[in-house]
Amino acid sequence: MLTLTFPDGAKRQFERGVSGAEIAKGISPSLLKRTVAMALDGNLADLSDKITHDAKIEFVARDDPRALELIRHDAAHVLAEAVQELYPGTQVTIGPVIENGFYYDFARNQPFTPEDFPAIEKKMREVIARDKPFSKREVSREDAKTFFRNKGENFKVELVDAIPEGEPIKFYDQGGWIDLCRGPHMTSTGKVGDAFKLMKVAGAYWRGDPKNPMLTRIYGTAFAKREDLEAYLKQMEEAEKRDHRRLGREMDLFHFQEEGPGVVFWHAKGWTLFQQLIAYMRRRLARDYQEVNAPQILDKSLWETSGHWDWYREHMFVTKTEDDRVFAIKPMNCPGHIQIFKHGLKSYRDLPLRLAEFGAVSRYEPSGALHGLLRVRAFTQDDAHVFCTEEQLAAECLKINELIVSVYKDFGFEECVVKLSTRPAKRVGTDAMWDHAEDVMRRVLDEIEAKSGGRIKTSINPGEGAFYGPKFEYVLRDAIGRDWQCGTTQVDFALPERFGMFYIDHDGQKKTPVMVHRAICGSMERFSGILIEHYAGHFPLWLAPVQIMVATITSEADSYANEVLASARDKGLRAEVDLRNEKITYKVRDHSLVKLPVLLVVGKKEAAERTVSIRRLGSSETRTLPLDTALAALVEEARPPDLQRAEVLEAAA
RNA sequence: GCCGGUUUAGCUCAGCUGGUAGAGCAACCGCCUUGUAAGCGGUAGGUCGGGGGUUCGACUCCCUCAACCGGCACCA
Repeated sequence: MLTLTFPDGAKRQFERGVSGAEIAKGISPSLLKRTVAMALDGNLADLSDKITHDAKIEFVARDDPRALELIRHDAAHVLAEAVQELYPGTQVTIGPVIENGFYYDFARNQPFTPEDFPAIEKKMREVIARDKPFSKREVSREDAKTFFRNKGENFKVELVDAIPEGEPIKFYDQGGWIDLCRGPHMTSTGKVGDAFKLMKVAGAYWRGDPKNPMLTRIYGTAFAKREDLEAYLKQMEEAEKRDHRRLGREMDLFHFQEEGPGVVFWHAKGWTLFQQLIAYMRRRLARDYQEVNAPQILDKSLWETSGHWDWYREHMFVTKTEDDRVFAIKPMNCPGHIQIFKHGLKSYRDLPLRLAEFGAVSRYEPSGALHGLLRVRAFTQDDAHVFCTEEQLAAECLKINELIVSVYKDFGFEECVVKLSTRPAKRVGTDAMWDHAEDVMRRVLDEIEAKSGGRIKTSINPGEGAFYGPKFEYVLRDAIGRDWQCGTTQVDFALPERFGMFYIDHDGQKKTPVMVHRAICGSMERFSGILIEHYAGHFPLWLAPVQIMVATITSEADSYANEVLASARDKGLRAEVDLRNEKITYKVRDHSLVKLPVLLVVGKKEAAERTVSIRRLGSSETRTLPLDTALAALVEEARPPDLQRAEVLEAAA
């Protein structure tokens, strides 16, 4: 006998080996009918599973949020069956649930195209209408392999081989179509419902390895209800509207062109945004960092010393001069900063030495990786290197952390995750060094989380560290919930050694400093792109390339409009004037479309009264204020967040 | 880099099975002096991504290169 605890707390005894379906049926046929799976101690399981030990049992209905992954997983199986029915000879491989949907990878000589979708979706509906039960059986490794081998499913044979010894090998049968799967599944294919859609096709390497064959992947999504699917598709459209590449063009911020793949042509407006970012970062660094600038092009020998020549060369732009010297355009700033450190003798009194640079680096990224501002081949890092002693390391990491988190907050990124990546298999340095560094960083990580008041979550990525040292990665979450890894703090054991760096310690001995690489925004280009999408182009005033547009209603107000313009500019505001011979409705629409934050509308009345009619982006409200009052408020609002803080402090002092 | 798709006017996009291109918006020129998301009329604008081939003839078919898009892989 075994005891099961129901969600209402009731405990009941059952024969060992009773199935979830039997229990549900015993309670009521309607419960059985609406139940698609069960959860034992919170873990989803097939309803037909035999229960062998005491547990908390819940019956999961189709509209239970936990059923969503089952719906998607079942949809993947249905997709596979449909594809094999339509395209005999297609091999099936894997079909997992992913965020927002599922996919299935197929091996087929001719890849699928979206044009195949209607036929496949139709067939899927047929499979779903058949409503065949999912039934599971355990098979032996040999039987499983024979089964798939006979069907010509070579990839499945490989998958069976990959299942660790001792783990059960399970077949799920859905009306004669059988797939290898660890489950669980719902009770029948009919439970998938009709709120599904195939989304896109893609190539994907078998097991993610470029040496393996390329499979053809079909992505799809599925929801419990049609409304959910529609809401999801709507949300996709919304995300598309904030695509920084689209906004970049619409708002005249930047462009790319064929002759410069992966390099940005910043237009005046985009460059203004970029410069505001840099200026902000400079102010944030002023207290603790020395800003430097290392050369763009350096002799090959330096890159040999740093090790880049061995492990990074394929990503470097290399150039040979007339006299046969080989130079590389810097892909990173560290070797340059090390030269600056090494120039002249350093004492322990100089440490920690923090060298910052808005360094333009160039990396030959694979063509397929390029993506607007988010992945480019030449970009500006808000880079810095901290040279310190072993004892200073923890404090430096914490100091960097504070800066990073506070910067993110100024851009409205409230949530942030810090991940500690620990030693990878391939690495330099002794185990003792790693033990020590990881130990320090773990303590720092704990402290970060403890001090954040719940704002910062932390986690550990085992084995994901750089080969030269462990690192923190800062992941921020944008306005529509997407995560972006931007900041990083990396401890480096390798470079100080390789370059023979040292400082003179108290005792007059030479010591090797600890080196920390850190970036906050990471790539300023990429960060700009993230900001564009985060704000959907609707920048806060301090970042907006053009803050104010003075727009006239009639040409009779032209000279007053010019006065308004001059006055705004005198006060340091970025303002333009629109004297075009157009209706005010036209001008309003025009400037709204390019996300201009503040419209100051002036007509005969305003000119006579020396006022402005203010209309803000995103609202159709208008307010008429005296010119000076309006400008004073805008000046205040346009002050960057760090300067606003400084003013508050000053006022308090 | 790999798989698939795309590339036509500044932008968004038409152009059936081969007979040398069209719309809307923008631009420019007029008219209108305008009250908070598109006033009216006119004009101009394209080596149809580059190169090669097939053909009497190519935006259309084939090859090739490039860029871009979606994934994969990569992302110190």
